Amino acid sequence: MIVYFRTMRTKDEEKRAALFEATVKLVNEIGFVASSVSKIAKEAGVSPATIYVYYKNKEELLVSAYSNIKLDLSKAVLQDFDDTLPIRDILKKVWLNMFRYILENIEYFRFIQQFAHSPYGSMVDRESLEQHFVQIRNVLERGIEQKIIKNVDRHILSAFLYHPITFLTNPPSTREPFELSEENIETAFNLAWDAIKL
Amino acid sequence: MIVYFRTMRTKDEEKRAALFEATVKLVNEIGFVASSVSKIAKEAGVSPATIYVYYKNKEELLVSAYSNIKLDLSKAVLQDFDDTLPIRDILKKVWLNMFRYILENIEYFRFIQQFAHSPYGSMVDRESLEQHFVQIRNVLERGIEQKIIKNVDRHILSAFLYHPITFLTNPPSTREPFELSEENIETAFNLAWDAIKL
Amino acid sequence: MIVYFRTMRTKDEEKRAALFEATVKLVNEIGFVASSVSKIAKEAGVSPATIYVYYKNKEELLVSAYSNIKLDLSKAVLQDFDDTLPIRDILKKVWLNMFRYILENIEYFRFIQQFAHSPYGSMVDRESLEQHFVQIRNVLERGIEQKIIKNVDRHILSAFLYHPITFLTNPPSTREPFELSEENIETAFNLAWDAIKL
Amino acid sequence: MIVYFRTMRTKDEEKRAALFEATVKLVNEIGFVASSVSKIAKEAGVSPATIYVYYKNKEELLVSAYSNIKLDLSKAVLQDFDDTLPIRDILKKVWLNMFRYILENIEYFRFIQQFAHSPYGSMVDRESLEQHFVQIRNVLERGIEQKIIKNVDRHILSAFLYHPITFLTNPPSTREPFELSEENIETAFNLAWDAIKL
DNA sequence: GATGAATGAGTGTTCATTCAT
DNA sequence: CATGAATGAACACTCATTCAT
Repeated sequence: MIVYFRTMRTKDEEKRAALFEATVKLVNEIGFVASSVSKIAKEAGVSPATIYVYYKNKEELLVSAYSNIKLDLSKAVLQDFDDTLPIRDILKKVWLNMFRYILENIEYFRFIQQFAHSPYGSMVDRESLEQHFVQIRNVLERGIEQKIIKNVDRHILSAFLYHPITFLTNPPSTREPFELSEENIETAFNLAWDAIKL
Repeated sequence: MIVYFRTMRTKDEEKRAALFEATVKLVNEIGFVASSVSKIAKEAGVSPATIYVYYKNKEELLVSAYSNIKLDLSKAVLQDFDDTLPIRDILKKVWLNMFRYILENIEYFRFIQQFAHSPYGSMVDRESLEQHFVQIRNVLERGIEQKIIKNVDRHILSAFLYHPITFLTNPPSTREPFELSEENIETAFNLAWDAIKL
Repeated sequence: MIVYFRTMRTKDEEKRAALFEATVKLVNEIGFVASSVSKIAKEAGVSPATIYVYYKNKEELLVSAYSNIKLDLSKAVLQDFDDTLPIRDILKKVWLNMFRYILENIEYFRFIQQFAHSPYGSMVDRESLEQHFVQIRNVLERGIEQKIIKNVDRHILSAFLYHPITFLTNPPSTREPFELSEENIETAFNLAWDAIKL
Repeated sequence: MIVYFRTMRTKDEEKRAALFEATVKLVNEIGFVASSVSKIAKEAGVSPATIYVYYKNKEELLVSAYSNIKLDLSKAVLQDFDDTLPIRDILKKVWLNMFRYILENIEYFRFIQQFAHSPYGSMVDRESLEQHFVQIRNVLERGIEQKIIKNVDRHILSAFLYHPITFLTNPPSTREPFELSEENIETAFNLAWDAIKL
């Protein structure tokens, strides 16, 4: 009985995984708009109708892919999170974790970037996703209390602490491309820290 | 003869302008994906076929709108540009110009933001557009030579000097919205300057 | 052995009944066209595939439901049928039986009405069903012989004796709705009788 | 200029007419449910997309066909309507007009019959269509006042005066088919009159 | 130059039915 | 017997673009 059950589930999860990977791959290759249900199905090696066995509709397929990656990212970013370290060290750890994840999962990262700017971007429950990052927010608050970090609007802090990352990992293609070397990543963090520190 | 010719050209340009405004308006109202050729035509008060008199195809219509705004933006940003001022003052002037333009032309700005993340985003000739900002780049180079600005990869400087703007003008909708007050804009520049200054 | 067999049959018949009720309910709620196999299965609490254990295909499921109700209706209509009464009394009894059945089983009646106008309407074996009403036909024949009822084409008699019922139980929704009161039903029979009597 | 205009209009109306005829024909041949947009388009010799040049959606195409026929029918029914004749003669004229129209336009009539029982049946503005028959309703009211016609619920009168027609023109296919002869039609009217007269 | 009409190619989605278990 | 998974075929509809005028 259990064997039978497992067989079913395995097959199930294999298709789910195939659909997830196909979705990410296609969005990276041809963009969000061109990634139609039938193309995703073909990429995953299933019939378009099969997608509707696993997801209620296209939106659910895409949002589910987004949520999966976001959760994965949040876990990676908080890896080895140690509340007792100095604030600068905590933020640097988070910063490096983030870059490592992006470098190792550039397709996933490109996907969530594209997702955020797609028509589906506004359909995700932001509140529930951002809760994973509440610990980082607390570190910033502590830094402000301890007069280590500038006491300015939190959006402004975000703009200099996190947002540059999305630019540096997706720079406009110019003649001289940007190299995501260890050194550059460290340097960039120094600028971020200089921006927010008191 | 000339008068007749001019009348024609005027009519011409009126339609071009109508199409430009219709494009921007629609993209802002219903998004890039939903902005079809026929909807833009209807909004501009012309036939869909007329669009193909003025533009080779949809791509050209959208890219042209993007280029127009980019040019407009670059002019606004370089207003009162004075090479003789201290470097910090020059950059602050540019920064404030940028924010003022965005606040006064939020529709145009939203359009180029959406455009950059659309399938057409990669189809624009970046090189020719970025040339408008060559003066600013020169200021940065001078600052580096004078040991005023950190000598790091130029992409990193951009990431902290300009990119935070796009985040601050389009922050993810959270419970506490961000106010683009004069004070916040000045504060944000301070962070940008702290990031890049030596 | 017999007990075991009966248990199986019982379970069998429970599912058949569940499918029958689900079919009628759905058709009444969402209409014939929207009543898909999978929706009927869900309503009955079984898998879509199970339906094909009991019925060859969708058509058989629907035709079977139709036949069931038709049989039920014919029994109700012939209740207390007494050949010895005067012809008018016999027909009135049938008329009242019919209305009572409809009032008490409006869902069943609506189903056969919808069925008759569906693509499946022409797929039923009329001959075998109409045989239940042969006794009534005989009464009419007798009435004609006895010069009590007009000797006209039998379709014409039906048109005035039975068909008005389907109209009165499903009148087009107008401002003033029709009330199926005892009085109205009796009155309507008077008109029917006046139409066919010599 | 006028010639050009007319050429456009002619072509236009030819396609509209082709779509109307194709719709009626298909619904009569394969039924309402099976009459898909693409099949109607093929029957009319146009692309499915062309239908959407003339009608907002499928519903509009079908409702428009229904309304057209209903209007046509109402005109035919009221032909030579003469208020000064005896009430019986007026109603008989209407009755005969109706049958003649049905006989000559059996496809149109079948279409509106099917339409009424389709999912689109409830989407038409009944009130505005029934207004064509207000004159007939007035005749009935006059007959009641003059003690010529039974003073019963108006739905009951309709059930015996008009509804038998739909049965007689669409009798269930039995061994002995019903012949819509002049004689039968006159006979049927006699029954209708006997039903409603005082 | 300007346009309404027309369309092939595509969209997301549901369907009745079959298959493997 | 019972079923969840799977699918080819169809659905209504929209699109960017071309054509005849």
